[in-house]
Amino acid sequence: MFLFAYSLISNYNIVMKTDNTFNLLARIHEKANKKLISSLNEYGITDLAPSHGDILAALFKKDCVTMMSIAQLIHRDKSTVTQLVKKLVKKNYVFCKDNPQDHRSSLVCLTDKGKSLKEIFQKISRELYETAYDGLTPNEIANFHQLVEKIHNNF
Amino acid sequence: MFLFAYSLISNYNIVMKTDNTFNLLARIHEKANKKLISSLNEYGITDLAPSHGDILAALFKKDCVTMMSIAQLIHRDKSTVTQLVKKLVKKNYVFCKDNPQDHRSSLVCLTDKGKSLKEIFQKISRELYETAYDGLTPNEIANFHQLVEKIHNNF
DNA sequence: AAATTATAGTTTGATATCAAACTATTATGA
DNA sequence: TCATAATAGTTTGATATCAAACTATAATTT
Repeated sequence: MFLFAYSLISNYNIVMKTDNTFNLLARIHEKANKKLISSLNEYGITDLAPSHGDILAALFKKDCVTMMSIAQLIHRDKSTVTQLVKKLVKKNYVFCKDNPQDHRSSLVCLTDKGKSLKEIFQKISRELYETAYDGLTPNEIANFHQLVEKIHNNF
Repeated sequence: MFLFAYSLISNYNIVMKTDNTFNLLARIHEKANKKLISSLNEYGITDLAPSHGDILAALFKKDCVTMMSIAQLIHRDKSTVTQLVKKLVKKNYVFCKDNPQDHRSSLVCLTDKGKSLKEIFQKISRELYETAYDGLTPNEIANFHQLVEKIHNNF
């Protein structure tokens, strides 16, 4: 799933003939995601969707966590995570082991193959931000971030 | 589809321990979409997804257009639009008529039921922006918009 | 201790989405 | 004019996603 569907929001705004900012946000998001997938493909990684990447990125930060934890970290539904992890296991990016503390759950851990993606992810992310922020001053970037935070906290 | 999947982008940034701005964008988008769907439900409209709303909003602006046109306006694939319009027809929000200028296509037009949604959409959109921009000065809003435009144009 | 409630993860069902392949129509080139 | 290429929309297939229902385990209450 790409990040921004061209949203209901955006077209509401077109109707209003007012602010189309959220429209642009949607576009940014979709373009960025496309760029990410495209970059991954260049590195020969063609079997991952954005949410798979989210899981891997979460595991880079903290390896061996429960599905529940992953679901919360990537803001996905439990059942979605089940399927996502299933594919990652199949592709040998992660494996699951028993959770001694709670037998209802297992711990999802990176394989060596999974771990080897970390640097690639970092490169791709850096490139993305370089693209996004090209031509923006550090002040503008900081300001953008602050505004995004404020808006985020309004919901 | 909700607007922002919690994206690959966001977690790349977590890995980098740097900017999580795109992470927040994703969150904003998802929250906004949830609010929109929730608002629609309050008005008794429970059978529309965001992309359906995008189509309706596009038709509010210009009624009776081709599927191709809709696909371009809402940034969706042709095959997606086929299915989306099919549902809107079934729910009697739109109808299709022959396009005398090109017999490969038909014109998608709003029904009266569809047209009656315009005010509701406007109200909902206004409420959304009021929420999003609560506590922001007009200057901040304008600034945000400019920055969003710059970033959008970088892709 | 036993009964009840809550929870982790899975399964099932429905849906939006894209890509590929296809068909009928249109546009272009020879 | 006829042949070829392009295009609008549809169908098919695959996938990510959420919600509801479910089961086994854990937590809480009786």
